[in-house]
Amino acid sequence: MRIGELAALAGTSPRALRHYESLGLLTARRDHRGYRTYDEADLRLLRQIRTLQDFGFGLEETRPFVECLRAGNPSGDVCPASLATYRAKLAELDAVIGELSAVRETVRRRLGQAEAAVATEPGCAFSPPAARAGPAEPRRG
Amino acid sequence: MRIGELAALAGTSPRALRHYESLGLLTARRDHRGYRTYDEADLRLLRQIRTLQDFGFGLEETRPFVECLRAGNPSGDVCPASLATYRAKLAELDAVIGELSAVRETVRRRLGQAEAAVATEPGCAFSPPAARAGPAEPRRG
DNA sequence: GCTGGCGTTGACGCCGACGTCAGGGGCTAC
DNA sequence: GTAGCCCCTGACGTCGGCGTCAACGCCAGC
Repeated sequence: MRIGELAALAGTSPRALRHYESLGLLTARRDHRGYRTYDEADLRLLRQIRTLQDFGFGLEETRPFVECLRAGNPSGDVCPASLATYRAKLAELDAVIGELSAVRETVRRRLGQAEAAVATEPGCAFSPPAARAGPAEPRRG
Repeated sequence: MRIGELAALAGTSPRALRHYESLGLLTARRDHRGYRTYDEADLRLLRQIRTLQDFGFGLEETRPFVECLRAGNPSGDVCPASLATYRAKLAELDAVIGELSAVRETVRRRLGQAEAAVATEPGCAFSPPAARAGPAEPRRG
């Protein structure tokens, strides 16, 4: 199959697949026109990559799994390097969740204090136009 | 005081302060040489910004707090927009923590399954060089 | 006068995972 | 023949929060 079809099957874009190829994940054969062609094994590989991405793995972190699959294993996560990556990610998740939880408590406390302060003495000189909050992560930590 | 001193007092860099100024947070007076000069109020402002950054607020999200302080309030978090930003961040933190916890469970389960599979049939064709895990966040969530 | 340390502005670099554009080819259908 | 869709490569844009470099000015001390 060609790149567009594979991308659609995996719920991603041709551009993403070319990107993976540029990183050495997901190599492709070429047909007589120079078009990339893929098979079922490539689809499995790609699905592995995408699944791990959904878990927050960076592309480099998917490499052990990809190589494990390429090595002929039925699953990409049975190789030592894959297991190590899983464990590292778990530790990282624990750390991040811990930090975020601590931050959440602090912010909650601060919000409570500010609300109390406003209740006792509602002294805000004026209220500027509303602000929006986007995704972010704690820093320096 | 000048930019280097203020930066040191707040544990950051002159470059960062110029960046904040370029965003309209933290304005500066100028002395006869064109050097930026700051006072205690600016230090409080800067501390507010840095504290929020530690909580994972983006610079734009600190704006309501900064404007609240500038409006003469003793604290930057008593204005409606600040409270709203706090609440939005709390909701965001809850969402992120929830997602990460779900991901953690999934990864933990997968790791367990992979370990079990290796135990019953240790068939990894070879083990590629170890990989490192850096910070990341789940995608498409 | 020269060095060193602080300041100034402007501009590019970085990270990750692509999006998007430019400029071209190949093939099919009408 | 031409419109439309898919493909190709190469290269720059995005987002945030600065780091870092270039090229310069100002002042103190030796």
